[in-house]
Amino acid sequence: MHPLDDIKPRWERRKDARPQELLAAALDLFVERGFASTRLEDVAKRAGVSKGTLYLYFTNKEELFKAVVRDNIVPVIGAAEEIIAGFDGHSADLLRKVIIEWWQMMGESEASGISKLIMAEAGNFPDIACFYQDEVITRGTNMIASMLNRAVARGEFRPMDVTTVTQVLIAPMMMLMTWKHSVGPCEKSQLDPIAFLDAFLDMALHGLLLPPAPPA
Amino acid sequence: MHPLDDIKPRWERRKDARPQELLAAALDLFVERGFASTRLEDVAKRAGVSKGTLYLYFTNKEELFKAVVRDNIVPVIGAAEEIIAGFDGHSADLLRKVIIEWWQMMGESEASGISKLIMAEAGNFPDIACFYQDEVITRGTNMIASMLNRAVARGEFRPMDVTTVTQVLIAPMMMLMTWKHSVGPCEKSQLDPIAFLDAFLDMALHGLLLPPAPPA
Amino acid sequence: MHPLDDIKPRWERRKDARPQELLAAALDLFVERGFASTRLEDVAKRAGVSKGTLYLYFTNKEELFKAVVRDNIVPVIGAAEEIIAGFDGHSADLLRKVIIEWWQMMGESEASGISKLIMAEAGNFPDIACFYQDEVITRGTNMIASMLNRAVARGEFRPMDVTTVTQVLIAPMMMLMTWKHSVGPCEKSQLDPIAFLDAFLDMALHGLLLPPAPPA
Amino acid sequence: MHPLDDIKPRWERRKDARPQELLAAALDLFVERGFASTRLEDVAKRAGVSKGTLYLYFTNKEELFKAVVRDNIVPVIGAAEEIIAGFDGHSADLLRKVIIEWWQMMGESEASGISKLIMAEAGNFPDIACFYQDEVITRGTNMIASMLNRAVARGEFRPMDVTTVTQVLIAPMMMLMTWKHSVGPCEKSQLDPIAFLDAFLDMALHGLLLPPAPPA
DNA sequence: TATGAATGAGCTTTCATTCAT
DNA sequence: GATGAATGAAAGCTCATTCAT
Repeated sequence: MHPLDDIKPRWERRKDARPQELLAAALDLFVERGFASTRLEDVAKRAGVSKGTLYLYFTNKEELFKAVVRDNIVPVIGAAEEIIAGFDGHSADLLRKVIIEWWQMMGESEASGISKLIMAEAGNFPDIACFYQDEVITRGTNMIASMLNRAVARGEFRPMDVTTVTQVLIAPMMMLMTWKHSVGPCEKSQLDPIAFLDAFLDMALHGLLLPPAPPA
Repeated sequence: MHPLDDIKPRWERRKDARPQELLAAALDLFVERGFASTRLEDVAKRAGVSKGTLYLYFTNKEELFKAVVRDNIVPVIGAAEEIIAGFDGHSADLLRKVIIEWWQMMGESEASGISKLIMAEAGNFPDIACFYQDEVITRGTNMIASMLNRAVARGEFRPMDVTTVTQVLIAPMMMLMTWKHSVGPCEKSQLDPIAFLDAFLDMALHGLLLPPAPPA
Repeated sequence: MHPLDDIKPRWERRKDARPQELLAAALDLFVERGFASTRLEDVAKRAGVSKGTLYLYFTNKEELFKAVVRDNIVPVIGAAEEIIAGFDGHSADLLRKVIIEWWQMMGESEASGISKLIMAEAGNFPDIACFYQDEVITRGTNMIASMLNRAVARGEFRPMDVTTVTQVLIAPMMMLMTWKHSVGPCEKSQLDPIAFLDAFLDMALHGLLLPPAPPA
Repeated sequence: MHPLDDIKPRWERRKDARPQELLAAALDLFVERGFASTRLEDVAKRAGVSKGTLYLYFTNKEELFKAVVRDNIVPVIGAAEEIIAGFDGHSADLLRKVIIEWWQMMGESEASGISKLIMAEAGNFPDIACFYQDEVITRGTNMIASMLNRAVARGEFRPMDVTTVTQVLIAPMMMLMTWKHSVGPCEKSQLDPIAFLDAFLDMALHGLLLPPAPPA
């Protein structure tokens, strides 16, 4: 296709872009202030539109919130799943890679705010919490579990209760996200995420790795 | 002091009790609905007083919230510290005991709601978040760190970077509290806290324990 | 009871009076502007209170509207029924009296606005319309019908289809109320209610009266 | 003019049709929901055009409303007047015919909704009310009055106060229209328009007819 | 002409806070 | 101290109206 074929009048391009601009603005404010304290007028203003425009794209505040969650969760999950699919080395390296890259993608971006958001607002939006459970926790859990099964099958990790170990491996990631958006900003709070994850991985691998067969 | 000196007419004792009744009611509702969605009228009603009375004891909603947090954090910390002080066995047993009992006291009681509350509202109350950091996280961290130092000193755990390992040991506890008050109530969410903690402790101790010195 | 026993502090008396003050204000404005065009702030202002106060007594605009209707309909019906109960003369005089007094009580007061209100808003409040049908139309119809039955029983009116004649007798009353609140205020509109009712009654009685028995 | 001169390309003919389609849609919705509750977007949608198009033909909502009223009133009046002009029998039959046919044309069609509309919204549109008074009530009144004068002149009805009797004859028609669009739809509401009009006419003619001259 | 995205004034409703009693 | 009626700012949401295309 000729590159110019895609050019649309500025005005119409905006129409297509609007929902994304609004979702981006809403993500920022929801993460920063929480659901209740975010005023829709501020979301609109940050997106450069008026209050009424927001309602052309989202039925109400709750639907906007849900859209923000959905819009930011799906890509994160997909990305993480791809990392695993294409890996072909030792499972210990894979685990390290997945967890460290997860933090770089999710934790260091604003996406981590989504998780914190869900933790915080779950009580007021049970369906969102369950949606998150299904779409993120379950898929993420399956992803980690598949790594562990692979490792055991390849004789790289000891046999184990995969389900529970999976939950154990997820814990530090949840902690990092929660920490980042709560006490993290406090002066006295001192936590180096990468060092923390390294230490955790060292400890975990120590317990998971099958010791090399002793020389005969 | 003569025991009867402490006796006051009932209505005066009630005066002292009022704030506690209000704090208890507020704790329940804040945990259940979050800060913004909790109406002071409901707090007052649950405490059996009128809305106006609430303002005799707390300047405004924000101060009530802070009082709730402070009131519920202090005892939790103290209780955890006492567990350690009086223990005299192997450090591995101590670690197990502290973590399991912590969950039974904190996690299974409403006190865990306080932590969730702080995570959720930290953005709106930075000073509360820092207060929590100072009074809970730091003290809790010191507590765990002292256990680790004791263990290393007694030749029970390997030498280690105590600060980071401490943070690693805290992670599953934070995860449990967050989980309990967010996706925990979802149908599909399946997590047995005790089994989870056991698995974590197994893995951790595996990495921490100094292998017994080989016979010469 | 001693007359002074009833005296309450001004402030508390107001509390009891509030709903009535609000209903009166709402009646005025609803009749004048219709349901949708009436702003609750104006209702409150006319009652001398703030917007919020209104919500202490009525759940929302719709409930206020329903309360206005109920509050103004019941007494009207009762009053009309009493007129009949205590009458003891010729049925023709009773019919005249009931209809003329009805206009003086209902039509010339603001209560007639209620009927107009219901006609106007019936589409938006089907339950109100039915409530009106049950409480006013049906009761009013029964009232008129009982007069006609009495008249026939006493040999004063000819035998007739009471149900339909009743509806015929109601028509001019409905017309007057509708007229008063619609085209009545126009310059060119010329209708003298009493003359109109007189003419109608003359015509009706002409058709209803049993001619005196011819001398044998 | 040559018959083909009138042929226009379809799109241009549509241009003329637009206002009619819009007026028809607006009539439906105004009658169904009242002025305030009718959204212009719905009117446009029902007419199959966009919201903006509506504003090409009508300055604003109020003007659309007025156009709807005017557009639907004129033909009604004209039709009723024609009935009389061409009649040549007894005045009693004429009166019956006019009133019954009026209900069949006006009452049973959507046109009756216009009258109800005016009754309901008169307060917000005094000029509409007066327009209705002038164009409908006055003309209708004159029409009925002319029938009565004809009847008296022909010695068919007694001499009477034509003005007031006219108003009396109009009452049941107003009642029927009001009833149809307010409490009519209620379950309990039972009114057979034709039976009602028949009963009214019987009663009225009883009072109006000149008794046949006694045989000499 | 026709469109429909965008606007923003305006309204209902909520609730933290005040204060006369 | 205790009450609860009253307040009014604030926020969500609607919809008549405009205007660039």
